[in-house]
Amino acid sequence: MGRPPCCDKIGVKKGPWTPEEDIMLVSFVQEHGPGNWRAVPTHTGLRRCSKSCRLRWTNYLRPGIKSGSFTDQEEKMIIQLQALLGNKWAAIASYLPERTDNDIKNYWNTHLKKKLKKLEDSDIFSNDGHCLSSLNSTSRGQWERTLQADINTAKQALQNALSLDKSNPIPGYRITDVKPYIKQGKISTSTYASSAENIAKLLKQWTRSDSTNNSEQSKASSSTQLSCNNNNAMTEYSSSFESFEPSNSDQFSQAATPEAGKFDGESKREVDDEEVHFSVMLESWLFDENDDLLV
DNA sequence: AAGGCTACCAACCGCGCAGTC
DNA sequence: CGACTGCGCGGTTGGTAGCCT
Repeated sequence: MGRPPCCDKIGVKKGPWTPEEDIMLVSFVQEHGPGNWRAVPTHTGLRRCSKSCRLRWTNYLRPGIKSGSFTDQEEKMIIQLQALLGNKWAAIASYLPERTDNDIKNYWNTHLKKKLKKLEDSDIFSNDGHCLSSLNSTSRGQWERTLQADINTAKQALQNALSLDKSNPIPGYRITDVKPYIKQGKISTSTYASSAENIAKLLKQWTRSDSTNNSEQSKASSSTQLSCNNNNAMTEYSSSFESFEPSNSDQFSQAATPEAGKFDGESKREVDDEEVHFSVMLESWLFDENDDLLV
């Protein structure tokens, strides 16, 4: 007996997501929070598999996703973590909260693998013992020990935080907890951009392309007749996004705080402030210790 | 200009795990 | 305890944009 399909394959739409679909999904998540993906297609009328919805949310619409090219620091981190953890993209992604595992995986497969291969082929790489992909013997051992120590520290902090935090009526991460880091300049505000911001960008692109009517996408969009409800949703979202410019952290937190809780059905989010702290710790430690690597 | 090639990335697929009944 | 369900993860695929000839 085989595993039953995750959803009814008949009538399930595949391929790229349209802005309307994104809006419907975000609308659902805003109302019900992420999770219960099975219910998404039935509640929203989306003709998408629940898995597809989850994937779209976690990889594209979720708050705090940073798009664009990877920085040198991120690249170094990925290389080091990959050397240590292997292809555990989700684990690696947990150290880069603004990147998705899919993003990291893609970046690894398309850029870093080749880069490391090149370096491996070169003499410098094989001789000077600074190769991260072959982090070995003493340096790797040290690295692991230090990481383990930090993990233990983080776990302890996590336990403390959870025991203190049980009275918190709103589950999930609290922007106010992150603000100190933002203020200290440790985390850019863009790191905690909301999904609304992502959708806003998307809408801007969409409406622009729709008005110019040049691209294929615009053709497809203009040919798609939005329902009355969707038009209302569009208007509502467009207007709410207009006021959702995280130009400064206070405004951002003000705008985001009431909704952030709603976004936060993901289990890991309960400990995000500690995770952020740990991530920041690890990041600074990584670069302090290994700045001379791979240069 | 057109066809072929390559790189990139969003999305899909299948499997495993954990929770529930 | 086993079947079922939902979710997460890692590997893979397919579409497409950009480059080259």
